[in-house]
Amino acid sequence: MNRDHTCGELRKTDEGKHVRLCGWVAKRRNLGSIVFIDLRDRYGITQITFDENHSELVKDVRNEYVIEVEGTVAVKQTANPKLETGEIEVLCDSCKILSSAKTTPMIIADETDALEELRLKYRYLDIRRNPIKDKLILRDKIATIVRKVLHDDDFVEVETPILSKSTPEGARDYLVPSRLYKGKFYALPQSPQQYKQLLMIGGMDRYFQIARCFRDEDLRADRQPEFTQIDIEMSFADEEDIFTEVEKVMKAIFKEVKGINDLEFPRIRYVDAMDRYGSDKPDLRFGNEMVTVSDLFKGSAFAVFSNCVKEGGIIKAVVFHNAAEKISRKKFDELNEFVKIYKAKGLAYLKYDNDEFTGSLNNALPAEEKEALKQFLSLKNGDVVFLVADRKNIAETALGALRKKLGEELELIDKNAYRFAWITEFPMYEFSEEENRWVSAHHPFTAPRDEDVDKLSNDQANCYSRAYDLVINGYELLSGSVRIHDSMMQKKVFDALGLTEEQIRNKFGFFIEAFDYGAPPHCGVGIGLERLTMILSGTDNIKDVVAFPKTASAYCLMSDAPNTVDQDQLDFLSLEIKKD
RNA sequence: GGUGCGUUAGCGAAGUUGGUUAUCGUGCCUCCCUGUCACGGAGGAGAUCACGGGUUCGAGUCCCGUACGCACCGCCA
Repeated sequence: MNRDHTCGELRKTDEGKHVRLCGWVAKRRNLGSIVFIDLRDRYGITQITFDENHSELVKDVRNEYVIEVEGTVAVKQTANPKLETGEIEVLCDSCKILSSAKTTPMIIADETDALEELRLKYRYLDIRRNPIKDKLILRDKIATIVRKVLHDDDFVEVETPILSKSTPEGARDYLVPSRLYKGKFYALPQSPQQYKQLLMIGGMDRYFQIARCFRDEDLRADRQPEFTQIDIEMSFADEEDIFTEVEKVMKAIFKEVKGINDLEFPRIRYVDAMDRYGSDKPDLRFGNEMVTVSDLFKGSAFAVFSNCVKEGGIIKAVVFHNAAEKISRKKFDELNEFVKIYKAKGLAYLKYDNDEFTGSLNNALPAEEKEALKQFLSLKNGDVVFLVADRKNIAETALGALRKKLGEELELIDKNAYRFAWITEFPMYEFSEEENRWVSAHHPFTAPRDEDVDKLSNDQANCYSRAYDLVINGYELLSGSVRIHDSMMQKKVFDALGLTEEQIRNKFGFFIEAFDYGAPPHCGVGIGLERLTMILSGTDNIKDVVAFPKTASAYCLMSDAPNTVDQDQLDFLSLEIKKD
């Protein structure tokens, strides 16, 4: 055994003990004949002191050397309140270098040093620092709580294949060529969706898995190509059962990690979320709900507004109190550009301050229309109202994005708040312009609302599903649905998606067949473990909660993956790389 | 696929309307120092200014392209 204590555990009460510690040299302070070393491991930092008789021992020791020291615990003359071990030091009488280290490309002790790019290249060094280390430990803690709560409720953890079958609907698959079956491919799972439903048919009525998932799509600050889903499925259950179980898991996590006991889980229908927040993952930590004001401007003298309504568009408004002084002309121009990112034609605004109107709409609108708007929105001095007139989904999305942006910039968000909401009754389908057909909004195994069953294949636009998301603070934390367990219903959905008999048999044959042998009603969710860890650790960067993440172009700066392979390997797989 | 921003010693940054020897902090090396804990003091080394092209008497600075990084839109059943 190298050590008998970690660098984080010694206290005043250990005074006089002879101890052996191991760790990395975080800092060396050489005062002449006395030398101090901060020795670091993942548990903390302990000061090792070398007096005049022992300073020779550390003559050659540099930062990030791995050393083993022995010595006596002593109480410091003056404590360092910044360290948990700050009241003691170890008076060293023996020091062994276990490993030397070159000058590191970043300073480990300075947690703000180095840009993300460098930190990714030397990820193992970044993991020595608290910000990443703490998040990895938190992630483990969350997974442990999840396992405990679910096991206590009779859920069984089952591992499903990583080498699986490509699914036509949904995200792009990562593919793995088969050696034994020339020209054939495994696909890495986008989620264990079909397997877990088959587990339900297998009678494994309460299943969960902490499952790796893979999607070959472009990345974002909260999206990696491989990620982990806390995947749960229950038989003989509906929305109420799964909501209760998920809320139980969340309550346990937030209680243990944050000491929070008063979580609420309101429910908002998808259409209402879009109407009020312009997002299916609304941030409920602040108000500023959007309002539809189309009726006020049906016959507006301002042609942009009246024409918009005439053409079936919508006018959405959002009010920010006490913002009049904060929104300059320049700022407004920036916001006007911002909404264009979301395809909106433009942003209009009206300030009401000192009992008069100013802003881009002031001259465009006649006095009575401004007054009507003021009445309708109960405008007070200092208010700024932003309006977008456009097609419904564009107006909602663009103004919703503006609401979120200004909520952040005007500091309306309580950073310590955690506001959940179940978003329910998502659309069953959405129209893909690209493919010129209806595609599943969630996935094709999602059950429709009972009242929409007859719309399944002839009124896709107005067909809503029993899919739900749990959102928190503007993030989609999980997605799930009540599944179809009736093969006739499943067939109808495939029909509506325009899949041919042959495509269905080829892609989902084994899955469909299973439903002919007795399928229980079932539902489930997939919780994004990284998102949950992000929210609980207060970062908005998913890379911070992944041990070895990829860059925005899905590249690993540390290992240089993906990379070329030997010709031999290609030959085994009967693969040839096309020349450009 | 698209848009925006960025790339300057090991690291983090500054660099004005284009103008002589590219600045600061930190880390690194050497020396001094017995109570530091962001130790202090003195000295030193360390830069193809991402890469390629262009404009110019002259480019870190302006223009075009490429690569990489970040964020966003599309995409993510």
